Amino acid sequence: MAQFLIRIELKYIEDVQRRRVCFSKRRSGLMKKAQELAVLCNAEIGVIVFSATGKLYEFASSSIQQIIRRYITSTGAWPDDASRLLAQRAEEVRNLKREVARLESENRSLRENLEKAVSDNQRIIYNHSNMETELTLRPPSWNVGLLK
Amino acid sequence: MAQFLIRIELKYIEDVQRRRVCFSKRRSGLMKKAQELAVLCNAEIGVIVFSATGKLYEFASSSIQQIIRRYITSTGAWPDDASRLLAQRAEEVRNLKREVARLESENRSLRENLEKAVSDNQRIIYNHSNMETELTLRPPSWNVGLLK
DNA sequence: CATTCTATTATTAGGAT
DNA sequence: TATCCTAATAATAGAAT
Repeated sequence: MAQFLIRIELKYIEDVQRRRVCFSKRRSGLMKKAQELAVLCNAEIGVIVFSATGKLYEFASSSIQQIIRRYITSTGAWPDDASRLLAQRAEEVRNLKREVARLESENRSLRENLEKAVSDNQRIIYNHSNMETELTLRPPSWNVGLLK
Repeated sequence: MAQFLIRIELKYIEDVQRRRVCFSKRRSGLMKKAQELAVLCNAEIGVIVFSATGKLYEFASSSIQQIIRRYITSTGAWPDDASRLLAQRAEEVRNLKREVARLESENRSLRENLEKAVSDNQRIIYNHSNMETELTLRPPSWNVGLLK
C-alpha cells in the first residue's frame, strides 16, 4: 500500500528503475494528452520523444511527415541537413550553368573561326581557279552544317 | 461554484468559447508534461501544435530544428518538400551535365573541323605558292589557339 | 482572449507482480 | 520491463472575471 506520496522533485531521476517506470508512464500520459487535445480542439499535433538511450517514440494527429513539412513551410526553418544538401546542389547547379555558358561561348567562337576559314579557303580556291583553270582542286574535306 | 464535473466527451468541442478555453488550458498542460518528462528522464522531446486556425505553438527540450534533424536522420523520412526540392535539383544537375557533355562533344568536333580547314587552306596556299611564286597571299584571318 | 476559483476527474509514485 | 493497485497530487471543466 502506498504511503504518503510526496511529489517527486522536478529533476533528473538518478535511480534507473524509478526513471524507467516514470518514463514509461509519463510518455503514455503525454501521448494521451496530445491525442485528446487534437480531438477536442481539432488541432494538428506532433510529439517526438527520444529516450535517453536514443529510442524514438512519436505521436501525430496526422503524420509526423506532414507536421514537419507544415512546420518548415510555416517557419522557413529547414533542418540543417536539408539546408546543407540543398545548398550543395545549388552550388553544383551554379557551377554547371557557368560551365555551360563558357562552352557555348567557346562554341560560338569556334563556329565563327570555322566559317571564316571556310570562306578564306573558298576565296583562295576561287582566285586561283580564275588564274589557272587547269588547276585540279579537291572539294573541302570539312563539313560545315553537319556538326552534331 | 462548480457543480458535478462530468468528464467531457472525447470529441470535437462544437462550442467556440468552451473549445478556446479548453485549447488554451490543455495546450499549457501538454507543454508542461513534455517539459517534465524531458527533465525527469533526460529525454529529447519536441511538441508541435497547430491550432485549428493555423497558429503554431511549440515546445522543445533542445530545439525543434535539432529534433526534426534527428528524426529525419533516424527514420530516413525526409519531408515531402525537401525530397521534392532535392529531386528537382538532382534532375537539374543531371540535365546540365548532359548539356555540358553535348557541348564538349560539339566543341571537339568544331576544333577538328577547324584544324582540318586550316591545314587544307595551308596546303592550297602551299601548292599554289609553288606553282606561282608571284602570287600575293594574305595571311589567314582565323586564329587557332587564341580561342577563349 | 487568458486567468482565477473550485469541485471533480485524471495522472501517477511507489510497491508488488 | 510493462502493468496492476492505491493513495495522493495534478489537471481541468465550468463559471466568473
